[in-house]
Amino acid sequence: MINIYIFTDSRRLSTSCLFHTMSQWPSPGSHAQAYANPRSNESGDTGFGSNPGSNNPTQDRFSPMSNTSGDSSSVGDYAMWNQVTVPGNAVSNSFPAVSSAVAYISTGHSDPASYENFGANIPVAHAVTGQSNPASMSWSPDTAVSYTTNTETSNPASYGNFNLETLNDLMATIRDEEFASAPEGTDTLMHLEMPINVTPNFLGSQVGSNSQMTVVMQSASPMQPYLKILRQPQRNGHRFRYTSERGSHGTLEADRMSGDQKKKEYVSVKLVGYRPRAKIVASLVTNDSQRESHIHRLVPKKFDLSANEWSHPEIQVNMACDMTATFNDIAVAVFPQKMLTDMHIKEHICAEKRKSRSVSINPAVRRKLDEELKSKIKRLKKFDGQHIVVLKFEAYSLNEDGLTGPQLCSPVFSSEVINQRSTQNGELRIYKIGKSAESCQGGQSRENDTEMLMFTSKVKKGGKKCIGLPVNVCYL
DNA sequence: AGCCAGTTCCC
DNA sequence: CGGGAACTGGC
Repeated sequence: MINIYIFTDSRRLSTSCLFHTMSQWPSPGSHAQAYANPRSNESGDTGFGSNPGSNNPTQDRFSPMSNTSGDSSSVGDYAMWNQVTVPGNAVSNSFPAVSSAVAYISTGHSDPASYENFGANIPVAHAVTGQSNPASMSWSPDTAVSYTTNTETSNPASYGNFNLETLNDLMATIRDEEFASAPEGTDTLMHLEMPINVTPNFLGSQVGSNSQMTVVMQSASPMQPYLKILRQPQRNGHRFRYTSERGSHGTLEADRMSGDQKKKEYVSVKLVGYRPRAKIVASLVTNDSQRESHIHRLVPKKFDLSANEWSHPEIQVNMACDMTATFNDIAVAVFPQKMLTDMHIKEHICAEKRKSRSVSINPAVRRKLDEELKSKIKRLKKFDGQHIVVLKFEAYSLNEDGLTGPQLCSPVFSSEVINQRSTQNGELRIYKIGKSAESCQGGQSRENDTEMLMFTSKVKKGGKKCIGLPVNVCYL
């Protein structure tokens, strides 16, 4: 049995995992509240200043196990939902063995995992220590530390126990079982409000960055669906093709994860925490923080311009494919700039029609749209955005009649994809190389084909920084 | 005139 | 498919 208490970015506490540890679901209005917030007690004391595990009551501490009586029974089987201690560490005291999952730990001092009463095989969703590193403990492989920070001595990622995947898998298992057994009307129980008076304090003072916390908790929250990119697109290697280049010129592939470099892999995205069916839509956005729609388009191999109708590639997912969309037929298409204005106008019309507004494209509107486009391209050129795209994935529910429902979660963005033709960002590629060694005196051993030459392409050119090398260079 | 990025062509 | 090369208009 595993108790996991989840703290989400919206300051809501999910009790669903806790319910899982009970043999049956509690009826609405039962003990959910007491379990949901182990820090709360009847007097409304948030727990600051008292700590049942502490030998020194004068220390300013905050412990999830605290309540007015010092009784820890209300937190279940000693699961730690949250521990924040400033100078000390609740686990270091004579607290009974901690045997359940820990969703969040923050200490300004020692590392909870270094104490014996912090049992083995405890998944830790989040740990912040000012000193040693929980992930450095020799836990068994099925223990997961999903996130640690502020460890001044070492890097959590260097340890095998630092493993977000393991934790996510664990959560997924629990979640799936929950979905199967959840009775009607339990939704409200899963989103109990956190006590607002304590949350901002420890977020601000104990955690270095709110945003880091948010990311972790979003991905760990069992009830909120989210999109997870399983295969990222290849950063280099895809050449953006002009729409005028008829025929097929290959698709955007994904980084090889299987180790077999010859086997093609494709970009794939999984919708986690939702079933039974949905649709995942892919589009291109800029690589700056604005993530606005790109001037390039994602198109299928057999893309026909004359169709005049253009839409984002989308894939329907269901349980048979594990809610995973594999985009094996997409390529980045470049529209000549003189066509862009027309496209922009066309899309403007479509968007207005969707809002059921009347559309009138008079010269003034046309000029305005044109200006928009010009400034967009100008902005793109500042960071070579024409040669870099980012994939955006969105998930929508799908009714049984095939109609598209509301968006299910916030979109996710892929890593950057760089146009293979980009002179600014393209990889320096060696495409021809001679012998690896040769006499520096030359001549003596020289036979046919023994020059030591490397011919490359994609050397950065242009501007004053150009060192005068031609496109094909010889490095010796 | 020469260069370059954008564009088109073609093997 | 995957790649080189040629054309083009602006600077």
